[in-house]
Amino acid sequence: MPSPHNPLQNCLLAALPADVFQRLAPDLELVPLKLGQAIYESGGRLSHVYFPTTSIVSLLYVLADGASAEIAVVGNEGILGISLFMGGETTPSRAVVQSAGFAYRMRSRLLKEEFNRAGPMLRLLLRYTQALITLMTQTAVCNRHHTVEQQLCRWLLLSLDRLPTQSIRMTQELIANMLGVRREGVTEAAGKLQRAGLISYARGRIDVLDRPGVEKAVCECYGVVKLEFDRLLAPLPES
Amino acid sequence: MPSPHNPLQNCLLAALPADVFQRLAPDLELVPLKLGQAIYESGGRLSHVYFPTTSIVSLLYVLADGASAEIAVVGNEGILGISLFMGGETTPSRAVVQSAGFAYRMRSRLLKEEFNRAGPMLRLLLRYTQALITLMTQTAVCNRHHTVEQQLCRWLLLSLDRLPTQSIRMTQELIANMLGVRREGVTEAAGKLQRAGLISYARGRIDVLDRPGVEKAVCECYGVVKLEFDRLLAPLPES
DNA sequence: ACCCTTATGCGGGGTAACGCACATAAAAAA
DNA sequence: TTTTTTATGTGCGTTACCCCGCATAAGGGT
Repeated sequence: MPSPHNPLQNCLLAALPADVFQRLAPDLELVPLKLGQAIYESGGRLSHVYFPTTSIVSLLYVLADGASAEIAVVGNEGILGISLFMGGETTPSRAVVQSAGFAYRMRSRLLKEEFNRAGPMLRLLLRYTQALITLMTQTAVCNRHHTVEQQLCRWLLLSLDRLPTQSIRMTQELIANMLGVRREGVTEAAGKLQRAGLISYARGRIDVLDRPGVEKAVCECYGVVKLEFDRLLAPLPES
Repeated sequence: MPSPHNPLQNCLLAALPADVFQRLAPDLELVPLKLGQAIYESGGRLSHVYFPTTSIVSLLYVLADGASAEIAVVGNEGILGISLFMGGETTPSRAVVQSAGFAYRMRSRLLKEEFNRAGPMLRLLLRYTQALITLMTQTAVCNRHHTVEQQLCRWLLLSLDRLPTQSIRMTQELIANMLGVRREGVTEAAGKLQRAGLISYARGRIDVLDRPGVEKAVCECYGVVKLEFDRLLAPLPES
């Protein structure tokens, strides 16, 4: 019986040409990611990069006073550790597991070597990075102009897109940390969505009952990001 | 008498090894950038990339309802058009001239060719892009957690860092557009700073009188960004 | 069964920022 | 000059969100 885990569950790894993938495959190591685990800390060096398959990881920025905000989210469509190949080695943000699951990791040195071949891996990672930039900037705009309810919808949809189920295991408290708002604000917004029949939740679990309904309640930010990911991570062009 | 304009006024161009710069120099074209001019529009293709020398350009995101927010600012430390080499060709944001001045522009194809040599230009541009990512994410966090006054200070300091003078030509109305707040909010914050003797302003002109004072009033976001730019754009390492 | 930790519900008071309307004053245009 | 446009000042009611405290209830562990 084959393992239910496969590196190709990660879109980036799956998008690599077969010869590149074969070169890297021996070094890919399956690791479980536990809820709340910090993959890397602000300013820390990266020994590995991670390709999530069934897990979701949030990039969080934590202010000096403890307040925080999610600046991006990475699931099976992406990679953790872009600062490695961008040249900076570190970033001023934390990466925290938002949904437990698995990821394949690879030693930083190997990824860097493959990146420096300036072949498909480089092009793929840069396109992904651009999609990530769109996600980050849209988060900035959303933080400025949209209500907690709209942001919650955006967050739910972004999470759902990275999960095989319609159910998210996450407390309102943690969601509040990510959105950078109060827990009560999330309670209120979630209550409203539940009364409208769009979601159903209880103690650390949220089920999206009516996804089209949530898509109607969300701000334009979600659509912009989704479109950009689809566009940029579509089958790799020649160039 | 030599022209007062020189491509090396742009930090990125200045950081290139002499041989690379010589290869590109013939294609660098000096262009004036007028206040309010759009260098590129959301989703538009880029025929050129721009290296500002004495101008400042804002990257703005405009929502469907007309509300807007600045997501980054580019001056003589940077380049406009990163989506070109990142592989996406377009971005969902606008680039608007915030402070009139000059820039050198280069045909996109040439930059791409140089980038694809996978040499110093690639490393330099990727490091710059990472610094830009830090600026964008810090903007997201700042939007969420800090007051208009703090954000105004951040904006003033970021602008000042990219100008040779202590004086900024810009109306409160336009600053409000950038920060994504009401004009009255900027009036109030600016009035407070003026009463405190930190700045002095009148009809489209702001003078920073006491920069250390403004640095005390700003949130941590400014320092984080500044540090990261200094770190990443320091003399190019070998790698 | 029991506790006890943890997740959610709820209310009251406070504040930053919004939207709007309008006053004033400086520049630009006539 | 006069007129018009543009930039800034100001007040007022409204709203979304914050901060704090506490009530309630659902799980998990023993």
